[in-house]
Amino acid sequence: MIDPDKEGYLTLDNQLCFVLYSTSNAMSRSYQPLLKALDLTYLQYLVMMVLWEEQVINVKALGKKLHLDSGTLTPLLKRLETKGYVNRTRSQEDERIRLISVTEVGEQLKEQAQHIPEKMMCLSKMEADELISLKAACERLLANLTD
Amino acid sequence: MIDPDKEGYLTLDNQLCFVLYSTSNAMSRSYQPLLKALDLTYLQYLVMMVLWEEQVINVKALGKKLHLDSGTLTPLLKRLETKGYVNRTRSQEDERIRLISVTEVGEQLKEQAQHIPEKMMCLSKMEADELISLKAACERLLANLTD
DNA sequence: TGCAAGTATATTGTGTGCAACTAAATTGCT
DNA sequence: AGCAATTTAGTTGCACACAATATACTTGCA
Repeated sequence: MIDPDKEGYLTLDNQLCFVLYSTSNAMSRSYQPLLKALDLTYLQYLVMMVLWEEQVINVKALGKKLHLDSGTLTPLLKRLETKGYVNRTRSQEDERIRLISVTEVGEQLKEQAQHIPEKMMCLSKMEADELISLKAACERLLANLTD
Repeated sequence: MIDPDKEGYLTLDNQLCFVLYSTSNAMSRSYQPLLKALDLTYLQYLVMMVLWEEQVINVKALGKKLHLDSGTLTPLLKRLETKGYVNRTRSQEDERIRLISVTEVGEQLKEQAQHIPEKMMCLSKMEADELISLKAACERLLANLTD
């Protein structure tokens, strides 16, 4: 990680990227059982969290928040629509814009999701301050990679 | 992040999981252009890194190192075989075991990959010690989530 | 020795990610 | 007003992730 010329620099265990990738996958796997009762995948849960905050949002703004594009979001939103958690309507002023809104049923899911963050913090077995500093470091890295 | 009863606790921006997920995706996207010349995807690059270290490994051991299962690895390894980067043979002693070894061509890729970690560190725009502590925090979290 | 239990990999099906492309509506400029 | 450039979503194709299942081989034990 420090010296590019060092022997073994190009080694799996030396790569931050790999640890980040594995941890993110592990996190998603850990969420899966908690989300089963809500019939949501991990990404669908992230989308619902945005909708619980915003009520109505278009695909572009949603993609910007989640760092994802329409190729990922369009089919996902159709699946959420099929489940009855969201509505997909078009803006009256601009027909290009697809407005995503949360349904009554989708809104009710929020109640059931209320204790998920707590449970995950528990599963992480880490102190709050350590999680916060990890989050801050990731945010800095993310910002640097995406500008 | 701290107080489960706090208003807005169940909010996208409060979730470590989301930042981790976005950062991991962003990292993968950042690698893609660097890996284009090697005709490798990000995950294929991780697999090749293991093979540059090990020369020969079976699918189970590879999966353990990468925290992935055969459902992900088998098709990926077939693609690497098609590219001519690895061989997929069976163990003589135990016919169930698939032995993956790196080819001459695959070995040569290592030369071209030599400067990728350096370039990524540069893209991250972060100090080495900060990257190291981020890596350590992720490792702790990963270990906690996977035992 | 024979066969149940266990192990290693492969297959199938669903759901992401993302690049490249298409379609349709809007905006801006002359 | 008219049309090119832009914007917003959607589509397509490929490569992951991963749960569930299938297949083939090996081991252990009665």
